[in-house]
Amino acid sequence: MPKLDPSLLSPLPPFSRLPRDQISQILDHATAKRFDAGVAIFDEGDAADRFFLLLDGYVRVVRLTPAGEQVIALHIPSGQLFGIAKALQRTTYPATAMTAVESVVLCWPSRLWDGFVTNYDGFATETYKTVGDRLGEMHNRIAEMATLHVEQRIANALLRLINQTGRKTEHGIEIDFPITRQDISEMTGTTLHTVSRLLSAWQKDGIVESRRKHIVVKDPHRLVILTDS
Amino acid sequence: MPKLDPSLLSPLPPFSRLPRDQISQILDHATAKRFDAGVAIFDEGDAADRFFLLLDGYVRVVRLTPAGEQVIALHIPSGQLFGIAKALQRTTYPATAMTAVESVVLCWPSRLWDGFVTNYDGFATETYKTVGDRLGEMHNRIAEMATLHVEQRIANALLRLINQTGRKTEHGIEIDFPITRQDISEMTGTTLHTVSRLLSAWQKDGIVESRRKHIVVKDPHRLVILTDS
DNA sequence: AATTTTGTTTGTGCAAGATCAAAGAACGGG
DNA sequence: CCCGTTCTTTGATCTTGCACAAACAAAATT
Repeated sequence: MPKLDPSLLSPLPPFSRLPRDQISQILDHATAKRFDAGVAIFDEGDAADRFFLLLDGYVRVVRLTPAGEQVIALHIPSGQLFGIAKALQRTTYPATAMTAVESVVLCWPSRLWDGFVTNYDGFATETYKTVGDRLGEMHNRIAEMATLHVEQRIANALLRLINQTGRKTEHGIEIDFPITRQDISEMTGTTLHTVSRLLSAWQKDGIVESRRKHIVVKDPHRLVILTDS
Repeated sequence: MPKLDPSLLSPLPPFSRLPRDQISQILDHATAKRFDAGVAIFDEGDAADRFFLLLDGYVRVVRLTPAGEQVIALHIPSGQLFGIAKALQRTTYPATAMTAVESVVLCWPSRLWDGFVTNYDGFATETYKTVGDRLGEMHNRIAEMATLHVEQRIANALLRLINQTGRKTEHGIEIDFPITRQDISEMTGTTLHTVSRLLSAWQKDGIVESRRKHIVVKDPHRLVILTDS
């Protein structure tokens, strides 16, 4: 195992106030792992014996319904912790984490969690903040699904994606990881057919441009307008 | 202000392992308040300067959409903490809390939160557990809204309600606080018209029985069946 | 280069449920 | 007891978006 460099963690909020030697300690307990795109890092129901930090890539938190349909609950951008079931006193993961692209994660055994919380200043604070943010996001999504129409939900989903992962190009803002219409349908609770139709229509109107697994938003403002009408 | 009795808190998980004198201390900082049915205890966006324990009654966590529609996100049964924005590092409440019936709450200033967490054993653990449970519940609701039909969602909502607040009667299990079809529609993301039609049909089939603001589930098992079909 | 797999587009018919409209029933306060 | 308010029911109509189906296109595999 190559020695990991403290500079990996020092820019990240939960560790940002820690001295170099403490970060080195933390890294000594971590193992780095690489995952191919589209594989499960852990599955719903597994014993939650590890927690993770996404160093690079992109991870989706996914849930399978009894009928076997997937629902995408959350997107984890790199730099965030995930799988922190221990923080909420869970013994088992409540959902599956899948890589959207090739990804690199650090992982620690869950039994170290309590030590992290007590020993490292700001760690608990920052992680509970992200829990709070996620809870708020889910709040939003429930309200959205309850009141908005498919078109508005898809517009919202695209806006959220370009805010999180948008990369500016000459033609507009591009979602910088591969995403299929199926994925978008799983985020918005509709079918891939409907998503496809809608994106086609928007492309005709010059709002977006898409190739296979690839979406560029040319006119975000028009999407915002679709959001509340 | 009449002296509050420690026996109020001692059966509740966050305080259950604490000695009597510590509970007395905690109560010395609390103020009890009574609220009429249907009023807001705090509003979305208010500064989160207090946290609450529901002693008696029933509270709904509600969110207003930009278009002015209400969405009911959560139900708080008595005995639970709520408005604990501080635990997730929020300075402002992310939703509105409304009483469903006349209710009694204890409230503490948020600045005491950190002291509670560090001084009282098990307090942090138990409260983060309920946060985890709520997050899990919201997870479920998102998946539900994304994949299930109105009929199934309403069946689920009723089942959840009778599990939380069911009171057994000779005719079946009764939801023991007043609930309108409008309420149910706000929990399930549909219209009160659809809820009304569906309840009427179920009443005809002998699954439920309802009067104004009042629902008795006569045959929970048939509801479970509706859930996955 | 041929073949399979995976992702996308598009058309058509249909059904679930939203919307509009109106009236009836239960309750609460004067 | 009456009246206004709130809650519920029911019918008629209309829209949305789902199901099914078939074809196409791009990538991956051989």
